[in-house]
Amino acid sequence: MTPPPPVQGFKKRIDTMEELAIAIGVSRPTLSRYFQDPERVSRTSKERIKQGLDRVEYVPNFFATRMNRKSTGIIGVITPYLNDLFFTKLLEAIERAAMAAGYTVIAQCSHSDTLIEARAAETLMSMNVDGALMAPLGNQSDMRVLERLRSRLPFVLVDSRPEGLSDVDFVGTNHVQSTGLATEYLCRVGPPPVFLAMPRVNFNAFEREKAYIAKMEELGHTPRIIGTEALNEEWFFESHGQAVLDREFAAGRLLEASVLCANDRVAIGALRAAASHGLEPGAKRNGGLRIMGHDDYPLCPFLVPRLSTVEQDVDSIGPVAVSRLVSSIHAQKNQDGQFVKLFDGTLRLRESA
Amino acid sequence: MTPPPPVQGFKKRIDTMEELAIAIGVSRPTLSRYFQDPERVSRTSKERIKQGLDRVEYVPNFFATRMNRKSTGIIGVITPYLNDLFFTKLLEAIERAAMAAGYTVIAQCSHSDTLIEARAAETLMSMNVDGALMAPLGNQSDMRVLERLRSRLPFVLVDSRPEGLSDVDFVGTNHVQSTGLATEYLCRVGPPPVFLAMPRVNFNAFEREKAYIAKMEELGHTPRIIGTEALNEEWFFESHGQAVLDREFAAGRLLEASVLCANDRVAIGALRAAASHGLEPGAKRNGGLRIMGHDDYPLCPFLVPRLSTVEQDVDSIGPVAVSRLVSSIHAQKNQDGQFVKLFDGTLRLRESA
DNA sequence: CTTAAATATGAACACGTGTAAAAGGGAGGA
DNA sequence: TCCTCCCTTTTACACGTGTTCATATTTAAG
Repeated sequence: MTPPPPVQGFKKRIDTMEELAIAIGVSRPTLSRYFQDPERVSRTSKERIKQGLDRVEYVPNFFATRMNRKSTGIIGVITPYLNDLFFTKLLEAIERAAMAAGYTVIAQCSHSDTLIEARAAETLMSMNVDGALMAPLGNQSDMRVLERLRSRLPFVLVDSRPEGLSDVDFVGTNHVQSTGLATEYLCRVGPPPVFLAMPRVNFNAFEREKAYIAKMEELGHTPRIIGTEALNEEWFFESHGQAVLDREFAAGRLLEASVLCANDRVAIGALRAAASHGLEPGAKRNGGLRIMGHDDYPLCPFLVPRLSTVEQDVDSIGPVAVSRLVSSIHAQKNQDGQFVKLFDGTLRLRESA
Repeated sequence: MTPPPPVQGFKKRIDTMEELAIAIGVSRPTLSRYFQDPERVSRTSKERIKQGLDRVEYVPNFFATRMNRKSTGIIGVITPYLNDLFFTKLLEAIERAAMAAGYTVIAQCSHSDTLIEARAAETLMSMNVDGALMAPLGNQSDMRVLERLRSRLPFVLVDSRPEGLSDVDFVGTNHVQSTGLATEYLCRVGPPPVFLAMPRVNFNAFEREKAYIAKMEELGHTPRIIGTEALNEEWFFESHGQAVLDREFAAGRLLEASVLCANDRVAIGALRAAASHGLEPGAKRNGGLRIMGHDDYPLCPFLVPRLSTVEQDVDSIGPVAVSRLVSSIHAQKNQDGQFVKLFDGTLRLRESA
């Protein structure tokens, strides 16, 4: 009938450094130094503390430690959306780089909501993070929020760069180059492509459209963009791509066209629409339909047909953004000028185009 | 030549409540109460503070506030992996539910590394989170870490439940039911399925295998599992599924089989392998090959062919886990018994089976 | 207008740890 | 043995805000 004694390990639980100091027999400041860097105490103390910690359950209070340090050792990251493998790859690259640089990462997600984005920024500022990385929601972002972050702490924008914001560091993809590359390739191997736009959730949507138009005109072709009407501005990219092309194919249009999609998720919807109409993008024997994406979404090599696309160099964007942020942190002065790094895209040719 | 004056808003920046109290003309404790709940000060003070805050830039220090409250208002979440839409959906559901309940979420990712998982747990404990939610890495997780979390704070496991851990709350899917449902369906409409295993990254892998075997035997069929040899225990599910079926098809095997995949990402690789061999899963006109997944990955309706699967009720799992955690938090006493909630899966029949 | 009750405020202390300056201790040289 | 120097430890204060309780203020009742 008696409940069994709580198992909770055999170690005595200790809640403060003070108690720990008594239990081990060294002074509290010595412990404080030990936890920041074990080499900062004498060898004898180090051994003594190490052995003491083995017999006791203690974790330093995160808040108390960070409150008094000159530097919190935290990097804040704000991401617009979680259910998108592009952003998860970016976030993973960032977290790995930040961890390697010795920082703790606090990641917040905007869930495609401006208010949540603003609240996340507020949280990061209240935590006195050493610096912040942000992939903004886009034109809907509250620019005053970005402005406050920029003026308050080392701040680097990633992936998408709202206009009307001056002097903000940015690391992302050179969309003029990457989209141009895809456009040029499609023009070379078939009819000049139409551009299947993505919902205007951020500025990359516009940049890629403009880059497509510019390249088309440079090559002497007439640009044509579809999928811009009645855009819901939501992140349902696949169904957007599917719906637009479904309509076209049903009307007998674009059956042998080249279609450059604004990103891979739109292209996945496009592939689906093609299949529904018995079309096989990229297959020579079956008309000239070609579908191409942008980003190199991790699933591209497994799609049917395998999706040709332009790879964004996420594995560079993340680490470079972190490295710039870290150097901004170390330079306590206002950093020199504005830092902008744009990575080229790489053609990934598979089956679909 | 003179650089323009820093724009940084026109508001004076204030760093402590003390300064703010002087600037506004109320006492600091009054401000403290105001920030916790504006209704806790008189209407006159409220107005005064509100107007004062408009003319000044101030954010309360996160660490100082949380350090002294009896409750930090933080829920910690540990996720095993980011580049998987199942977990991002789960995380999003959790974050939304936690936000709605008034909690701040600190999400940490294990990046499929036991050490990182342990460090994340340490971080959460050091932050004195009110409670923690965890989708563990699996059998590789350090059980002592889970045990410590359980004994230290309200703790609910999600998605996958390591064995050998007693009395831990758990919210997830009833894999006996969900996998059984798929197995039964496949048996009903075609030849009894083989089971294409997933890398043993967590206990769900085993649970689904066992559930498949049980259902097959119940129906009087001989179970057969493929894809278990030389499993790399990594999260490259698609290429795993593709490689296994590629090998089978190349040897002329399983060309007209029913294949139940341990999850949708494995199934995506399986679909790819089928396409490479000219097979069209689910298409009546083209033999009897059927491929089915598990989870209802968001891309299923857009695949070619559309992937039939069993949906996990992520939109319930997340919120219910949060709700249990919150009630555990409010019951300062050791909660009654162990809480286990398993949600049934739902058949999502599309084209592939 | 007076008085009691209700409410808002402020002074003082608390939280758990970082850190600068003062005190301590041990080794090496005379 | 004594002194100096250097390194370690300790004392004391700081950080920014929560919280208690005595006091000041407002409100309601008579």
